[in-house]
Amino acid sequence: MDENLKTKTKILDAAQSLMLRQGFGTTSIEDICIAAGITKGGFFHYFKNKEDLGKAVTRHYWRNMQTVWDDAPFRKHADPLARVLKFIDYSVSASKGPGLEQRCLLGNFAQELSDTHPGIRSENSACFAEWSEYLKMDLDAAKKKYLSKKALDTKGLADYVIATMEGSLLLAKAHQDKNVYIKNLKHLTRYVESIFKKKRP
Amino acid sequence: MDENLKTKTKILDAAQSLMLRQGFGTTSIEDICIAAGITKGGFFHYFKNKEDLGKAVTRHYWRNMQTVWDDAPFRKHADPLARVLKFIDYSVSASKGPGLEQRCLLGNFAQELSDTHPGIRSENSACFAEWSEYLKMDLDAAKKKYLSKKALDTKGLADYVIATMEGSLLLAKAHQDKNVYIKNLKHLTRYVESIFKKKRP
DNA sequence: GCATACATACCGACCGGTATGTATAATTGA
DNA sequence: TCAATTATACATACCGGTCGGTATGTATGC
Repeated sequence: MDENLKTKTKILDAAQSLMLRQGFGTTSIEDICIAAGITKGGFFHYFKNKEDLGKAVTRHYWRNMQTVWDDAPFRKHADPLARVLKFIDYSVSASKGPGLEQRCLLGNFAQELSDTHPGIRSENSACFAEWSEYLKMDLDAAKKKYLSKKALDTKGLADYVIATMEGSLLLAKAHQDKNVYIKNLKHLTRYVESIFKKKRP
Repeated sequence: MDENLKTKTKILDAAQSLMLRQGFGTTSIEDICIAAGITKGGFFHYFKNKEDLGKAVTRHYWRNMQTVWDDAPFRKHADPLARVLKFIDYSVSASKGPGLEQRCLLGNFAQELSDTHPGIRSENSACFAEWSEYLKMDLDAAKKKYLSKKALDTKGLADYVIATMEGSLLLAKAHQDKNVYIKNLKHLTRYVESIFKKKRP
């Protein structure tokens, strides 16, 4: 592992990776310590308990996604609608990889922990809200450009996009079939296009 | 509790109810036994281990949903497209109740257990497939009626409906806000309508 | 000499699963 | 027909392992 990484970051990376595969409850603190190359004493130096870690991992994961997306090619499009549609395309391409790309920690945690860990849930909710806001900015610009007069609840549409992506990941996971995800996102793309009544570039 | 119920059914009902709130991992066998009014000895007489229970609860839940849906008013519509759209409406109405109606055990288990419990995952996948088939039958009829010549992957559309509903439940859970679910399903309804190019009855 | 950043050792609670006991119902056989 | 046998349907008690968390020690840098 990278020796220059701060220990706390190593813990967060290890926890994120393990929890993406196994979920929160199934991942023990000891497993995380082993993966991060430290011991329990070190762990509890940085996190006061497992829930604390859960919140931090949620935030850590979300920050990672943001930086990845900000550097991704779909961000370079001048047209705001293209940025949204290419974002969906990008998620599909990423999902074709062999790794953990067809997972989302936010979705996992939302299902597993919302009822039992209120602190993690609210952190999770905040990240989802930021994601929604992220999409809404482009949707607002697209609305201004293509639908200047018409009414459109861009926040609601952003939430719909997120929910559909999460649900498609969930169903693909249940069926162990990435194609479910890919096909569903084609439907989603078609729907967003139909709202803006514009063929894709 | 109803004394006439078979013990096995009581266990399944108790497990379903508890797991709908807390998830699979967080629900202990002892909790289930207490809720069902038996002891561990009784439990292990009917289920050989917890994974066995998980599979049975999945099937039990899905059978419940089927019978509830078969008796629901949306089934009475003669028009197949109306049956699909009213099914979505029905899910929205049901979600407005105060109980556990805005949950889906299949979705919960898919997220929590797909990676760690292959047996439960495959049972879960089978139930999702039956749900998809359930929708597909009406979509096929609607396709025949309204789109006789055009191509439409009804299985894919059925999966999309399911995924969107599950994702919307997930997001609503994260935000603790039923309106997310309601608003999302309005989008879904509009999309299905747009495919069949027909205003709702 | 004092805070920071860890390591070591251990505790107590919980939980899945087993081993075993027992009351009752079903089956069998003379 | 009815005692003898057996299978069913549970209850009781307990074990072994895991895991979150704590208490404490120690090396290093400031």
